[in-house]
Amino acid sequence: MTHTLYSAYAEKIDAVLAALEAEGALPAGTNRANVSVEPPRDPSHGDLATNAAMVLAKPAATNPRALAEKIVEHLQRDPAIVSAEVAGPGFINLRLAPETWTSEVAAIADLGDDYGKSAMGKGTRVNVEYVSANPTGPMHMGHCRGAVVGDALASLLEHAGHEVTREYYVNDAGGQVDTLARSTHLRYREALGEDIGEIPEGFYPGEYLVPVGQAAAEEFGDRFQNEPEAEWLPLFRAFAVERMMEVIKSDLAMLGIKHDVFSSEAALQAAKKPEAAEMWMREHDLVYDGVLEQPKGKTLEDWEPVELPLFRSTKFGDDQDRPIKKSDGKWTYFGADLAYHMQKAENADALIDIWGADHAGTVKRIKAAVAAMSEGQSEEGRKPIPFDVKLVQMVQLLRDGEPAKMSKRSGNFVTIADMVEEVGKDVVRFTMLTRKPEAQMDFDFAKVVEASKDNPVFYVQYAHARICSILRKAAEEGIAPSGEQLDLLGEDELTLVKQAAQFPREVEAAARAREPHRIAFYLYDLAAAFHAFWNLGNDDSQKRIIVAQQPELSAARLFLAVQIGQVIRNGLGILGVEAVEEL
RNA sequence: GCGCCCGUAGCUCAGUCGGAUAGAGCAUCGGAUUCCUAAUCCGGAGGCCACAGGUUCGAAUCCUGUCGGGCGCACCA
Repeated sequence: MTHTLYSAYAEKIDAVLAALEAEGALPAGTNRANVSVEPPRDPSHGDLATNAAMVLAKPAATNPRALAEKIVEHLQRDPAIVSAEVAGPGFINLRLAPETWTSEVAAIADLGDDYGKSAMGKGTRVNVEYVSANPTGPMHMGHCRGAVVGDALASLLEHAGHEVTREYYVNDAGGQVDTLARSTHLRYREALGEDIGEIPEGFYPGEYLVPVGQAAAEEFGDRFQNEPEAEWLPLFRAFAVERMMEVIKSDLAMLGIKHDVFSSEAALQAAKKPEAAEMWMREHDLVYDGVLEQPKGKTLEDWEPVELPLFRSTKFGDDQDRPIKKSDGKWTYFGADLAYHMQKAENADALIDIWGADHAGTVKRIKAAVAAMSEGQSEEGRKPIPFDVKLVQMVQLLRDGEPAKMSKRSGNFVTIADMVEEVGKDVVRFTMLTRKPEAQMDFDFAKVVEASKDNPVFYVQYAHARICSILRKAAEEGIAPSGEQLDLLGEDELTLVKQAAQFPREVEAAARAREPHRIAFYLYDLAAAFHAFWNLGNDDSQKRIIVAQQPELSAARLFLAVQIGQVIRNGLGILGVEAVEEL
């Protein structure tokens, strides 16, 4: 059952509008889709505001304020609405009875960890694919943002009532894994005592392959030391990929990320999925044999026209049709990816990919492919698959203001492991989640380490720690939180409750927009409201949470504090950040 | 040349399917602690929301164009 106080009032207002239609004050069948019910930005305006009169004045052939008066007249009959006033150009501001808010506190207590969960998603299955870093080395900071955003989005969608699969696509079939295998073989020879000198061009130079070479030496002895490449390449490829995936999984674990499914591109190809996809596409005239034009704006010396199997992505707004196979007969990345998305669609009602902005150029073609597939399949009686690609913009990595390289080729990069060890998982996650993902961000390693003490994550965690602290203190004094007399709570407390009561609404809005960063900002605001409430006690000891002479009031305030802590914990849970008990 | 993303306070960023006087943090200036954690709070100063048009009761938000920054534009991955 979806619990949001705001949706309950949206229904009440809708009922009033329906009544006005029945009375003839509004024309029958008026479109009410644009009517909003939300808390006003300025709390002094009231608890709730609706724009109904302004939106509907035109169809009602009247002016907004006159219509507003009629709506207000109806709303005032509701005992839970203390006041309803027309303001400004025709807003209607409502104030709700204190009991509405105190019962919300009780609702938080009843629902506990479930407060904020929603049935909005109706249990539909969403597949979220994120990270999917190539298995050729440890994870670096370039992967971090997509990893954290994807993971938080997955939790957010779960809270909003979806059944979520967290998936990682392992690109273990392209040329880059051959390079990995060769680089590993080099380190293997090194481990067997050869002097390999400088790592030559075209090999991965990173130190992280040294232990992989040693492991290979233990595994294979000197069997492949002087053998031709054909003898060992597939074996070393599988061996190295498996080790790299262990490294990546352990890096992800440091960030608190765990995927449900790892899909291998090599396995996909071995199962002939791309062939099946191609056949289906050809049957539907979506793939044909053709020749690409020379790319514009770029001169390629060795360009020559070749006939390749092309997907008709121009039919879906792409600049150019895209090859699914290379001239050597192997699948392109896109060809395999297309089959991969068909596979994912078999077990999901919606697909979401989280990609780095450097792949923005390929969004159109994959969206085109999924749209084509979806369209074709819905003609065959299957449900179309909504598909969304969320682009996470680049993180510009700086070291003391200077751009830092982060390529695996050079081996010089800031790894996620380094970062987490330095500042902690919570700082890394919160930093990545306190900005919208489609804006670029700078990430200065030195600055973040230095400024980690000022990180907003501690502000939120401190609020939670304070709540835990006050409970310890109360226990010492023999006062237990109690929801028995919440009517003792006054204006100051209700201000805090109103902030907390936004949480379920915020979860739904964030999930609908697929923007987990909204939860981070919401928690910051809630923490601010709590800190402000706490500090009232510094000016006036009667406003402290524990007031020795007033045990009932103290018990009610403690109960409130516990519920605020609950909401903070639930929110941090979505973001994958710890709610600490002490700071 | 083309495509995608961004442009809001000195800096880093929020801004609810378009809503009332555009908000935080940092930095800066001034205050608050004999007492529940001062990693906190309260206040001051700081804005042509890049620019120009358009859409409408209403635009930081939507549309068009210009300028500026980033990313991409192989049969790579």
